[in-house]
Amino acid sequence: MLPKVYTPSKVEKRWSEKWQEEKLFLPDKNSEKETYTIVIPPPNITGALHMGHALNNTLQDVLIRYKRMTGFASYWVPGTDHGGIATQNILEKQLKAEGETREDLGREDFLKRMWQWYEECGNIILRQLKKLGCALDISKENVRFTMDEKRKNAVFAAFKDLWDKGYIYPGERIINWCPRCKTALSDIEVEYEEQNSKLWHVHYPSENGGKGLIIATTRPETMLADTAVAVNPKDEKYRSLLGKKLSLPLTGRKIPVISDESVEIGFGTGALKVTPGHDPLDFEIGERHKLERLQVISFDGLMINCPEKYKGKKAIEARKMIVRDLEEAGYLVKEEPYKHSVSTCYRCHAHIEPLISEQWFVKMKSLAAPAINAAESGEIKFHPENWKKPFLQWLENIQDWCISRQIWWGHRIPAWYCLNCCKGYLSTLSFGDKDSENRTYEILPANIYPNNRKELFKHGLIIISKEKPSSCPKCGGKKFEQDPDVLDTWFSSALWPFSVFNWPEKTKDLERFYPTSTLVTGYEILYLWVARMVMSGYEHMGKKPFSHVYIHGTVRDKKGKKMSKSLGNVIDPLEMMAKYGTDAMRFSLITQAIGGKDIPFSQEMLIGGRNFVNKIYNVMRFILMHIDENEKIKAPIPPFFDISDRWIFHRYNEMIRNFRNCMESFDASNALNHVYSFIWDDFCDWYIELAKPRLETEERKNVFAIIFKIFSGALKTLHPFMPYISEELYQNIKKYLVSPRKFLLDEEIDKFFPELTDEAALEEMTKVMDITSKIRTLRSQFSIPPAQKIKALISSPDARLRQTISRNTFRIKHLSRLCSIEIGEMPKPPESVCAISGAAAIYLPIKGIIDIEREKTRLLKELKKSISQAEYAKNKLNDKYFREKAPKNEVEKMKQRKREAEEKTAKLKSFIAELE
RNA sequence: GCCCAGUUGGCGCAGCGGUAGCGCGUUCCCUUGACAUGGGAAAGGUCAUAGGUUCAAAUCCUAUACUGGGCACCA
Repeated sequence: MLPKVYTPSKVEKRWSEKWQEEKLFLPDKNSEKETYTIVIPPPNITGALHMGHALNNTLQDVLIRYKRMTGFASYWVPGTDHGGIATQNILEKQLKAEGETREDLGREDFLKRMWQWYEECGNIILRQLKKLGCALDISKENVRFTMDEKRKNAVFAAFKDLWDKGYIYPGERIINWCPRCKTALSDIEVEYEEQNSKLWHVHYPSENGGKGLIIATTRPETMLADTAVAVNPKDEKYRSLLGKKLSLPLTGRKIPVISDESVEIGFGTGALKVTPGHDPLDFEIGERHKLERLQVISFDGLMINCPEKYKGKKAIEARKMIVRDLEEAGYLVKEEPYKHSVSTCYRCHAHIEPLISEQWFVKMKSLAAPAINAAESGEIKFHPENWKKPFLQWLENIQDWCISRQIWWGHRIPAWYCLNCCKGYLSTLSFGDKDSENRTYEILPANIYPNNRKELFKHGLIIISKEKPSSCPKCGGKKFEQDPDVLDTWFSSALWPFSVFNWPEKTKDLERFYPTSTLVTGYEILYLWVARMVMSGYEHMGKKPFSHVYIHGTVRDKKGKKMSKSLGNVIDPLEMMAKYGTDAMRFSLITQAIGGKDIPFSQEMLIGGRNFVNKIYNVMRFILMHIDENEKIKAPIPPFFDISDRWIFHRYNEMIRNFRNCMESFDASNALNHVYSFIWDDFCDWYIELAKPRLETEERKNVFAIIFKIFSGALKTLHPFMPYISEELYQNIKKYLVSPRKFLLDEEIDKFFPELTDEAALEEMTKVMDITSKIRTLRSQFSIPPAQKIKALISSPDARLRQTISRNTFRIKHLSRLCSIEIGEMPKPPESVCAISGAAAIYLPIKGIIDIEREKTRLLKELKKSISQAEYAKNKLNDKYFREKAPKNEVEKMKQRKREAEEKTAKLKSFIAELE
């Protein structure tokens, strides 16, 4: 005998192991079926599964299982991402705890450690996904990694391709520099935070001591690198100063007043200090006016090239000192509170420093064109669609992509420099590598400005090669140096939908599975990842990478805040799975993943899921409890004569239709709701209740046949959402099923069959259910204990209705716990309470215990409702516009409503009269 | 500044043209042999505000107000 309460952990372990052992999730190589493919958004190898992963992967699993069970050969491609900066940061933290830095270790040893980390921890997350029930084959041969050999090939091929086409180039410009991660970032890797700061107004006097002008700035520390002050040419206020020179406070350096259209008249003071070395807009102005670029903040975020007192100070400290010095020297005119957004690093949230440096870029404009077309034409569809517009807007305003990172963990840029050819362009500064025995000349690391890649590029001295070239094609030289930078981790991610199939090799899998079907992802990486996959898909494969983008929201805490360690509001999915069961967690995630909206998640929400699991488990227990182990069950054969049988098939069929429709329109949440209420409300609460007495009659065999048919069918629809409980129960009833498969996943979910639609059965059962509810309400209101069987009288002038009721006497009796029902056309007996169900009046004779006042109050309340309903319907029908313009069936409906409300009113009135 | 969502019972959300549903919570009754992680019942919402379209609006349109998000700007 099964225990009363289901314990998930054992069951989950058993099935997740079994599924893997049996290779259930690998695609059938010989299948003729249409493929359905999803490539996993590869989780970073940074550690443990979080709620976001749980949501993302649950949704993918739902789709994969659903498709597989509706006739597709589905394949979910697993893998992990090396996760550049994020992973390197973790290791650096570890080193720090050991009192070391990556520089201490040197590049080679540091990378060794990184790989060791990957070997040890790289697959933890996949094992956790296995626990989550994901239909992913996580065997070593099947799992991809963004830095394994095959993916390396893909990265090189893509790089080479873009290089040959002239899209990749080294360039020098202002980039986003994270002084903490010590690397450049692309524009979309920068986040913005609103911050209360100040706007300082500073007096810049003329060089001859004249009045000069006043500028406003939020970053006074950068004034040490000012090389001009710009005003709008149309600004009358400053016209006389144009071309004159100002004396920069604190240093006395002379800087010109220039005119530039980009300066907005009336913004701030209308005069803009120009700092080409530390501000993107100023950099552009500097370009236009050929201004000198000074750098006063280093790549470590410390002050350099400045008066001694500031040197080596952090920028933020230098700011305080400079403000104080300005004030003391009388240059500070005013200081006002100012709110502006500060850019921060998406990995560590340190302040981003805009700095000039030489980086590798990809020209994006022409790559974006096919992606724009794909979104516009609907070749790639978004679910929900409202992300299409932002997606397009981003692509339309696309900037060149900075792909070089000054970290060590990643795909090293496959650019080589022949030391002989490059002599003269290269400096001799070292960049901390220990693996440079034979090095004569070295490439400057990009974080030391300036360096010379752009010169080498101009002279055609950059060699693109996967391995170290054997000899220089120009001079035959043998000594080479590889570019020190690595590629943005998103560069390899962008190739994922085809690199997983070993592109550029022309594999069968690539042929068979590309383009993939659906990509499931959170909106936060729509540009960072999705847009780039679309672009690379068209560029390298000539085809879109996927047809649908299924976008979900972010899992937040119950107040809507982002989960973060610092806020202490993180909910650990593993803990939740252990506590409530995996199916319960999946249930609550899915039911809330609606229309791409964020999910306010809390533990309480898991209760509903857990209860549902328990409910299903128990109905199973009930079924098994009443069947003999050796009993043979045949397929149920229509036509069915019992109204509840006809009704449950009707409801089941409707559920199937709704379920399928929802799934096809990417509404997993609603699909699950339909399954949920079918199982709980229709099947358990009504059908099984009605089946109970029948199990002891000659109907027994038929009833079981139907129970197994319906229940196994429901388990199939449930399987994509809650794989464990459904599999477990399926295995338990397998022997009673007609043609069971080894695993539930191999079964086919039923189709919608129009011929099973049975409106008559629905109508009749609805009647039975309504009468039952009315009687239950009376019993509850008059505190008749459930154990007490009582008599009911049902009166109606409608002969057909009386017939219907009498056909269902035993059902109503059973459901309402009555000893007998008398049907006829009778007056309300004395000492009875009553209710109205449509055209029928229900009387429960109760001797001596009726509280007259209470009954009267109750009836008056009902009467009031009934009168207002009749009133409403009457008014509607009196409205000639309604009668003329509304569709006929609406008018009919209203007429019926009026009739029913009026009948009810009349009855209630008479009942009340009798009480007086 | 531009754009996009959201505003529905105590809480979280569905519904998106015919007078409101779900889950959790609350109150009452019930340990009847699948399930108290259960059953039955009840209370509780004029669907943000103001206009408009329509025979009919939570549902469509237009403003407004909050809330959240994306993009741009940020001297």
